[in-house]
Amino acid sequence: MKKTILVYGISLAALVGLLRFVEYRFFIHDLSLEFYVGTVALLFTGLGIWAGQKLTRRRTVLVNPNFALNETELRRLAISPRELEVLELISKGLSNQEIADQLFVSVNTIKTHTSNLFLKLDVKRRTQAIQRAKELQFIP
Amino acid sequence: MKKTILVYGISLAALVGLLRFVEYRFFIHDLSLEFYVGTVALLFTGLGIWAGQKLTRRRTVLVNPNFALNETELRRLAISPRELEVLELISKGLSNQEIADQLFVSVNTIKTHTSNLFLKLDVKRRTQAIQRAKELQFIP
DNA sequence: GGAAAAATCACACCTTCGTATGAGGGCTTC
DNA sequence: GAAGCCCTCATACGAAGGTGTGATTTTTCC
Repeated sequence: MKKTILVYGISLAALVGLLRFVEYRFFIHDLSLEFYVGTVALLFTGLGIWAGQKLTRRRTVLVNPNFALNETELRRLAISPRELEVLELISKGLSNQEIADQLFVSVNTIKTHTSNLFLKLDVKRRTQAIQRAKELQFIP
Repeated sequence: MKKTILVYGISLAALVGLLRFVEYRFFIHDLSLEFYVGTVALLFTGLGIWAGQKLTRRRTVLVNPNFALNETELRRLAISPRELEVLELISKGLSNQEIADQLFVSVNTIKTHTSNLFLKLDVKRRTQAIQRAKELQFIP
């Protein structure tokens, strides 16, 4: 988190610097204010997406009125929030690669999560994991 | 089915013949009636298992009071009984090999079924197939 | 601020899954 | 009895999944 904020600050400074540089170096004073503002907006939108991604990462499980998560069992099996998240995506039929893309991590990471998950759920395959997770009310 | 009945009949005749042969050839008249009856029972149990296997292969889907199979959709997608059977086993978390063992066919056959199934369900993976099958009420 | 837990990633290796293609036998239906 | 569907099986190949090991970074919590 500290690193995230640091990177954000540095990027911010760097972008501002770059804009100033471009502005002076290539004599684009005559470019319209709209263009300038647009560019800034665009760049900071990207930066914002990245930072928001990092900072607001879902810590709580999604709420569903018709589904009560069995947290007792979840704790008993020592399943971490991230693992539960991966489990949900597995149950939605996503591949490891797709899960990795969605969570912005590498496939290897997902494989680690699934592997640990299978150990904790005492299963051998993702299809079994889905079954088991439903039984245990980890997923709707 | 005709073939099954034929094989059953032939086997039946063959076994009776074999028993008579053994009975006379090796002078085992003195073996107890219990032994004789036991042997017959054993052999015909095996034959019965085989025939029953062949003849009573589930053509109808299992009945579950809390689950109504969506047969309309099933027909619309032209999913065959065998495919549905495989689909159910997939949803139970079984591997292709395990399904093959359970249905007494080869893995290749199961692969063919699953492949056709995925086409009809318009999915790419078995986990997706499970999701889709639940949506369509093909499985509980 | 240090220990513990959680999350991240890599890489090699093996297994299982899925696709493509072709083929043969059994049953139904016209 | 030919056409068509279903079920069966094979083989080969590429894609995805799963295991084992080890390591670093982040986050949490006392």
